[in-house]
Amino acid sequence: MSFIISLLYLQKYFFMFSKTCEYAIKASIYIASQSLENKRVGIKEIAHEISSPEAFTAKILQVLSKNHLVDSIKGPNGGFEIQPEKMRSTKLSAIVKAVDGDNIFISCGLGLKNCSAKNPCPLHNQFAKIRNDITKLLESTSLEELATGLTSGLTFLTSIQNQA
Amino acid sequence: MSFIISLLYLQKYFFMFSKTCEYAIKASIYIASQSLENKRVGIKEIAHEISSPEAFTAKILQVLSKNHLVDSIKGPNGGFEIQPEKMRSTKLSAIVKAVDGDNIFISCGLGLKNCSAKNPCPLHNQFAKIRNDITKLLESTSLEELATGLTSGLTFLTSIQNQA
DNA sequence: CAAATAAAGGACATAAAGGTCTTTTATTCC
DNA sequence: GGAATAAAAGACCTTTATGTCCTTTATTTG
Repeated sequence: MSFIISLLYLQKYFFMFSKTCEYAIKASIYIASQSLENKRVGIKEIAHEISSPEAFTAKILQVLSKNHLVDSIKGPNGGFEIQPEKMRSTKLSAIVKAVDGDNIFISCGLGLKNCSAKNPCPLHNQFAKIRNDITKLLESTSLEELATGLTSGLTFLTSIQNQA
Repeated sequence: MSFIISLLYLQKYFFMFSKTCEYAIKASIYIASQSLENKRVGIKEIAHEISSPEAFTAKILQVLSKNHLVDSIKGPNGGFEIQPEKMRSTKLSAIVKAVDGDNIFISCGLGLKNCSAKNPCPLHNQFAKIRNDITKLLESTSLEELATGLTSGLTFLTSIQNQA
């Protein structure tokens, strides 16, 4: 039964980004919003604020730090921060690429290796537009605008029922 | 090393649909295109034509069959087929829902449970439009038009390098 | 009706994503 | 310089997705 059950009832739960990427985006936005108020934040606080597993979030932040998308400071009063210039220049696309790669920007909806205008899959034309819209969105949205939305209380990083 | 390698280099390889869903869509299109020429097709042929693992494809076809998206016939000269009326009325959305569920139609880009206009995540407004476009596309595209595109040689189900 | 055929069903195996725990390294502050 | 702090690193573990294999059931045809 197990397989049939899984195939029939336990359908995929992701939409566009991996969990890793969701956490990466949320963590970045939270760090940026706190940096706007000149506050450096630690992993514990970040994980709590974005409702993510702490150790896993730490791993993801290591990757973001290696990619120079966040700054990390060790020791007492250490933590993570993002300089204002950096959050202005960092687009969502950079975070997505760092953790999910560039599949979302280039790959075929049906998984063909060489899908192109010359050798199109049945969904090629329809999906070209959507992928293009997604790319434009990710490349034009800055971390700064997402952070200010959060700071001003217009947007949220947790669901209502997830809040304490 | 193993985890770091995976997090840094082995980034996610899906785009929009699960592999299961990709195979389901491709198999449905192939079966429909053959049905247009009054040919019933077996699993072996389907898997070969869409470059998918045979046993796995069989499992997926069981689900499609249970959902009445394809007709299956056992025994000699058996196989899979789709009636013309059915391929006209079947939209891509039905196939996607059967195997991937309705996450793609409803879920939040950042994975929030209660993301809405009243309690929006930082990407809510930007993604609402994209999700809407995807939904419209999937709900308006029929299996028939995808099948005729394939039959007429305008589209392909395999990459060039995957072809024999 | 027996043999052959082809899908359905179910148990199992492998790979990838998601997640945890412990130790190490860098920094600060007394 | 030693204790405390906090991120980095690395070895694990768990769950989900992907995939295989073998047996059973339904159907056809000689």
